[in-house]
Amino acid sequence: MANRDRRAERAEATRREILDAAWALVRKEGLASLTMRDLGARVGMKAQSLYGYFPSKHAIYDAMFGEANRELVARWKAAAAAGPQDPVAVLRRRTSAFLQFCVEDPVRHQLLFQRTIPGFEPTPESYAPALAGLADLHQRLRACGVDDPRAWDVWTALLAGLVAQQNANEPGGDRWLRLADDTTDMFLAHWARGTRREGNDPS
Amino acid sequence: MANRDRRAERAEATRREILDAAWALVRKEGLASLTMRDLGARVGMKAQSLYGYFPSKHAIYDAMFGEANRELVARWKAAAAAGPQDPVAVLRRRTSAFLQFCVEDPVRHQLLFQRTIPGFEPTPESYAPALAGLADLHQRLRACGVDDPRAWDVWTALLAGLVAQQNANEPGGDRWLRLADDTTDMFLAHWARGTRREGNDPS
DNA sequence: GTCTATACACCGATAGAC
DNA sequence: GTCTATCGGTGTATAGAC
Repeated sequence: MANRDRRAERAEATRREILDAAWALVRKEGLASLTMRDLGARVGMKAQSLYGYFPSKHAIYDAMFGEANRELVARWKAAAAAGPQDPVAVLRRRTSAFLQFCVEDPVRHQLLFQRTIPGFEPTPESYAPALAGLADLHQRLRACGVDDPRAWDVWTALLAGLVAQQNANEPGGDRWLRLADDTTDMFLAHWARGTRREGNDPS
Repeated sequence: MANRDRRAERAEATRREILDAAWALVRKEGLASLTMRDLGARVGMKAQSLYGYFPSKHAIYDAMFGEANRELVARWKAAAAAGPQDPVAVLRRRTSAFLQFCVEDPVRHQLLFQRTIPGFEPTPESYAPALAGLADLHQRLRACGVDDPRAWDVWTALLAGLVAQQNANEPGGDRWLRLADDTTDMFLAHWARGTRREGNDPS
C-alpha cells in the first residue's frame, strides 16, 4: 500500500521534470520543434522511455496546455483580488495580467491561442479553465456597464490584437502593451452603459 | 536565343503549377503539413524533382508569402479606388478588403501574419509590399485626422484582433467581421482630430 | 523503470545516372 | 528535367535484457 503511493509520487515527479524540460525546450527552439529525442536527452532518458509517462507527444502538449491555462486563471484571480474593487479598476488589473501573461512567454501564448501544431487539439479537461475565464470576463464587463455581447467580442478582439501585434512585431517589448489603458478608455467610452451611443448615423 | 526564352517560360509555368498545388495542399491539410512528397505527387513529379524549381521548401513558402502579399496590396488599391473618395469611406473600404482577405483564406493569413513555421522567415523582397501597405495605411489614417503614431498601432491591433478572433473561434463566419464598422466608429471617435480627448484623468 | 535494439513510415535534402 | 538511391532526421512502437 505505502509502496504504491511512493511509486505514484515518484512517477508524478518525473512527469513534472519532463514538462519543465519541455517548456525549456520549446522556449529555446520553438513550439513546433519539440522532439521526443531532444526531450529525452534533456531529462537523461531515451526517447522511448518518455512513453512510460506520456502516451504520446500530443499528450505532452496537452499537459502543457492545461498547465498554462490553469496558470492564466490563477493570474486572473490574483489580479482581481489585488486592489481596489471598483469594476473598472478590476478590469484594468485583469487586462494587465492577461497581456503580461501573453507576452512574457510567446510560445505559451502560441500554444494556448493559435492552433499551429498539426493534429493537436486540447482535451476538454485542459481547455475548461479558459471557458471559465471567459465567463468571468463577461461578468466583469457587465459590472463595468458593458452588457452587449457584441461588445464582449470587441473586447476580446482588442486584447487579442494587442498581444498579436506585440508578439509578432516586437517580442519582449511594450510598444503595444502600453496602449492598453488608452484602449480600455476608448472601449468603455463607446460601449459602457450611459455613454453608449445608439445608431450609426454619420454627419 | 528563342530557345532560351521558351525554356524559361516553361520553367515559369511549372513553378506556377507547383505554387497552385501548394496552395491547394495547405488549404486542405494545414500550413505546417505541406510536404515535398505530397506536393510532388500533386504535380506528377517525385519530391526530388521539385528542387529543380525551388531550392528548398522554405523557398516555396517564401514564394507563397510574396504572392499573398502582392495580392493583398492589389486588393487595397482596388478598394481605395472603388467608391467615394472621402477619407473615412476609403478607410472603411480598405478595412473591409483587409478583413475579407484575412478570413477568406485563414491559411494565407497564418502564413503572412503568424510566424509558425520553424525556421521560415520571408525574404526582404517578399516582405516589401507589406511595408508599402503599412506606409499607405498611415497616410490614410492621417487623412482621417488620426496623426498619433500610437493610434496607428491601436488600429493595426484592432484589425489583427478581429481577424485573430474570427479565424480562431469561428473560421468562415462573420461574428467578429460584422463588428468592423462599429469598431471603426469607436476608434475614430477616440483618436481622430477634433474628437481626441487629451489627458487620461478618471473621476 | 530504463535500457538496447530494432522496426516502420514518414520527413527534407543531395548525388549522380540517364 | 526527372529519375533512383541514399542520408540523417522525425514520431511511434515493440521485444527483451537488467
